[in-house]
Amino acid sequence: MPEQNLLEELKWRGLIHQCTDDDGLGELLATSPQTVYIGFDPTADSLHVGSMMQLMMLRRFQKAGHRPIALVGGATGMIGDPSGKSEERNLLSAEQLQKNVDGVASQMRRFLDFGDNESDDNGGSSSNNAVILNNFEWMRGYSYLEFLRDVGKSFPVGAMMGKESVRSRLDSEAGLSYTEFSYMLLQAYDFVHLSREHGCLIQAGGSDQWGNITAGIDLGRRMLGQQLFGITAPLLTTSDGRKMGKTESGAIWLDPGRTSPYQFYQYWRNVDDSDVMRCIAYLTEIERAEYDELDEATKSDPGRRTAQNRLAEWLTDFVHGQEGLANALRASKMLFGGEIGVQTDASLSEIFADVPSQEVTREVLEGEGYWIVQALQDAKLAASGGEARRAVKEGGVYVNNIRASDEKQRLTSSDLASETVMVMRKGKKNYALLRFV
RNA sequence: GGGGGUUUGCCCGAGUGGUUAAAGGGGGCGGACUGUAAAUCCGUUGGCUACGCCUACACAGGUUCAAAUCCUGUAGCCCCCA
Repeated sequence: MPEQNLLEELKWRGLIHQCTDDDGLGELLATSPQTVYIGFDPTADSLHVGSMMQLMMLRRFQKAGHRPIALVGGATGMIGDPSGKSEERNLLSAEQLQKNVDGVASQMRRFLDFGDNESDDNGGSSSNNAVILNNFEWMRGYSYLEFLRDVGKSFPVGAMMGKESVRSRLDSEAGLSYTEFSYMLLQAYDFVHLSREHGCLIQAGGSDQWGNITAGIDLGRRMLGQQLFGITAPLLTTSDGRKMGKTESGAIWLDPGRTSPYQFYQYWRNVDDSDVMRCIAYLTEIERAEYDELDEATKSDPGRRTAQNRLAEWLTDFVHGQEGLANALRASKMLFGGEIGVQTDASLSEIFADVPSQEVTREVLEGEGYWIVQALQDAKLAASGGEARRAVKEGGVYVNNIRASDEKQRLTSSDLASETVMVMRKGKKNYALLRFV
């Protein structure tokens, strides 16, 4: 039986931005298990934190007893959603798209129970197992003529022109191609298809999807005489309006190969005080009582960063597992000034997985030793000898986290932190490994 | 087409023919403080195994014992006259 308080839960978490029919939806969700869908754009072979909110949304529905459909847009991805984009998108190749669909699908297993991984909460199969569908499956055989007759006919251009996503692009210099203009029809049709074939009456999404969702609802009414529902969540933005999950060096990915657990953990640890509670509400399953405690802690003692730590730990554990979290914590401790002591090559490689390393021939350690100024340059921590000398003079250089203050210092094999590695650092957090081979 | 002005280090911006690797500010980088923050404060900011040497003030030449500073030409920008 579906849980009564799903909407309550979504409400206190601030996850309801707009909803086509609060009362109707509430009733629907209360009476019987429903099927909900959210679309995902396969623009890369990994999801990033931007999609996490949507996946968590599906997860919340599933936990309340409903059946989630994660729709991967193999077809729509070929077209490109103009919503929120200021420029025409480049089209992806079919092969790339397939690769992306596969990558994204495998990551979704972390979030949803497909009935095939025993370990998850529901264990074994049940009626509300999640499904991943690819709209390419039903779009690829659909002929243009048929589509125009079936779908296009029920699409008043006037209504389309009224959509924010279309209007803003028409007014802009970039304009809007016919292809992107048609995107809305595809997504709208997805909804109709899912309701007809899978009994899916609810589409969720980010607030930027409102136009596409309502288009689907209209189409459902016209084509099927069926009432469909839509619900959108706010976008996860920082207090100064930028999208969360982006750094100077790019997006934060869920794939550990793209964004290491350490970087992932650090990202959340460093969230602004003003954003952290929203992140907890939107992205985690931390309960109301603890949420309130964390909120209180942030207000009364922001310096402890209690909420940030909790957020980072929760998410890292959720996405990268116990081991990923343990690594991230260990690396964090050491990278922020902890003693390095005696290590092995293997453990150092793990802890400093994100740190760039350079190879140097082992011979330099012999005889006179390896001049620290040279070492800094070889490690790429200084662009010139002058810069390296300066850094040492200023007290900003550390070998294995021990400050080196003599610019004449020579390094020998006794300065190795492990069999072959030396940990160089300039400033607070610029690390580089030197491997002596 | 003619006349005048301007061109400085990552950016802005001072600059007297010699002690100017070039004031000041911004930015960057270190350090202190701190919450792995913000603000603040301090130091530093051409290269070189370096109490010295080399290369630098649009570019190329020239005058001087000596030039970023004077002269000539070239290029970029700006203004005025036709």
